[in-house]
Amino acid sequence: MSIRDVAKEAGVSPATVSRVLNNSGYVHEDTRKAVLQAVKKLNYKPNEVARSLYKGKSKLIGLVLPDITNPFFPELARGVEDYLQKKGYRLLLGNGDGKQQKEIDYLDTFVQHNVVGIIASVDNVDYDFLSNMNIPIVMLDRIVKDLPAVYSDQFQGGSLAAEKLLERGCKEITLVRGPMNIHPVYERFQASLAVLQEANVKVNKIDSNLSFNGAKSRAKELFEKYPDSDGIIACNDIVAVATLHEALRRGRKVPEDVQIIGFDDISISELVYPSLSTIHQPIYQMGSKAAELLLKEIHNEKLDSKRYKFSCSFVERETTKKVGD
Amino acid sequence: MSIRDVAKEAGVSPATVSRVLNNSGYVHEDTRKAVLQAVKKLNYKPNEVARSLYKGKSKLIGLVLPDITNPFFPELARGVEDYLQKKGYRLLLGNGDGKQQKEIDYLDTFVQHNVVGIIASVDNVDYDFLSNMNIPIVMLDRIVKDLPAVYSDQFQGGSLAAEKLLERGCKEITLVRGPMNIHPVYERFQASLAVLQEANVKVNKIDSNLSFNGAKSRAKELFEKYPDSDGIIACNDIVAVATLHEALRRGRKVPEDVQIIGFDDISISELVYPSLSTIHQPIYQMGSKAAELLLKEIHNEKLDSKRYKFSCSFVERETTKKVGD
DNA sequence: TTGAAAGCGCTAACAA
DNA sequence: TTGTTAGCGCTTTCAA
Repeated sequence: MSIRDVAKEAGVSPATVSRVLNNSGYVHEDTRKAVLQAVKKLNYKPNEVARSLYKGKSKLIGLVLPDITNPFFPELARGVEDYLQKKGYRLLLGNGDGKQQKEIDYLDTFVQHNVVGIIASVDNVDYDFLSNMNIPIVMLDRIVKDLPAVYSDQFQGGSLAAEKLLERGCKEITLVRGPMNIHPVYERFQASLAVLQEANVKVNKIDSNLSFNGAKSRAKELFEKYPDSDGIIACNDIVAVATLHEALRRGRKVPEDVQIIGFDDISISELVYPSLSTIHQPIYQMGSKAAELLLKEIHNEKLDSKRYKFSCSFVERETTKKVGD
Repeated sequence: MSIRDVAKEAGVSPATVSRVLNNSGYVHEDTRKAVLQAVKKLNYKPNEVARSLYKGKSKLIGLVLPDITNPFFPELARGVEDYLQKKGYRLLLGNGDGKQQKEIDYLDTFVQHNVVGIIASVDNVDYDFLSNMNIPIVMLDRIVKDLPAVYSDQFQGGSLAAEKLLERGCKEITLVRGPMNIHPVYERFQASLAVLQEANVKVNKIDSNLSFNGAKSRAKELFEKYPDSDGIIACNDIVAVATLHEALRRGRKVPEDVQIIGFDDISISELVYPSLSTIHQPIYQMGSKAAELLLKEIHNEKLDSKRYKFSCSFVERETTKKVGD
């Protein structure tokens, strides 16, 4: 069923139907009514594909995320989606899995589908590729040169984590370091490290990936290699929870024997027992801000700035010792 | 840049380029090479929108989920996405939030975008609407009349939960019941209830929604109203974890004083302390099976059955007492 | 105020 | 083996 059927039903030309539907050009009130009635009667819904083809642009936005299965990203995606949905845009979603091939594949096919903009949280696509796509783009939780980006202040967050542990009397702090090619993970690590090196404490490092399972085995290793750690900064909440779990298994008291700080403040951290102290990022807001920025770009509105940086905050729960304040 | 540019570059007609790209009709080997070279040189990528318009179908699949923020669904979405991605399809995603208006909105706009099939996990759209869309559809984790559906055996799962608690000696069991309009939640509740009523135990019920925060307050209520519960069956893992958390806060020993069983086996349940015993659903496989079924439908392959039912299993962790076996 | 016609980029039928 | 043409459903000149 097409615009022609509606035109026929209303006794007008397709052009007129189009005008009514798009509120463009002059239409006599009576014709308008007739058209609307026909639309209703036939339950006509315009074909967005034809629209997209003619106009050269759609109501589609592409979103590439590392992995929707990692609890950080659904929250981010939701922020994006809610904003776009309200503005009448739909979301094309892909999981890049940190693999360049997949990331590029999605980026390319999104463009082939006439998406009108892209929000990308990718780790392996370079500036040249991204800017050669010639399409509005906003990096999310990632930074690539001077491309518009929305993110949280990892430097501040990383410093905060270290300061809080220092304030709480830790003397031997172990950093569980995530993959260094992931920009925010790298930054938060460096920031913590810098603060700790200024202080009079022992600092250990151990590597981990960001997944539940990976972190579990690294947590075991952590307690074997650095049994005297009295403070742990994990690269994210998942890793922190895995570490916490392992600490308890080994009979370490948290926070009495070991204090643990995570990163992100995903919803799990509140539900764990003892609940996890962590560096909060406004995840949902980041997503929705990215969507907002992207739509502004698309509509050629002025951006105050191409960057939007949220601050992090320390959420104290039960894996750190309260200090008087 | 269009197929005409490639044609020009290769010194042939657009039709020939199309033939090469689609491996259809006869093309001389030399021309084929010339075309491929031109494609490469210009880095040409066909416009999927134009294809979609001409063919009346796309490489797009629509997925409507209740809420990607609920940890059950990312896993499901990932199963769907991975399968589709491998087959060259892309995903249009929407969160229905259990609201009819949003669910319908997404369904409608997906069709307007020429999606070639839909996977739906919706609670408020009826059979007539769904079947009138005239598009291949697979219900996921939901059942609507005789529409193709992929789900886990909630009846079996619910029974299992009750049986396990009975085996482990519980005498007063409280069921935390989720929203009864969500089909699988309803079924698992009924199944547990049926088993318990056959047994010689006291049964309590308390209502909750499925969210982290909702469950927290209901957990408090649970322990006030039914302080003697020695067994709890929660409607899902999130609710179970919230309940567990609250039990520990109140100094109840788990599983010594209270045993708790969740539902779903989302990844969180393994990371909680003590880790959560739960009814496992093969979430990822459900997603990928739904995608498989949908593509079969789309390609008019015979379906052995329009329904695909997975079984559930009991995953025993630390919130139930081990029994000798 | 309305309609006819062209064209977005592609593919398929038909002709050459 | 290849090219010409029409048309998918829509919007937008342009003419009436």
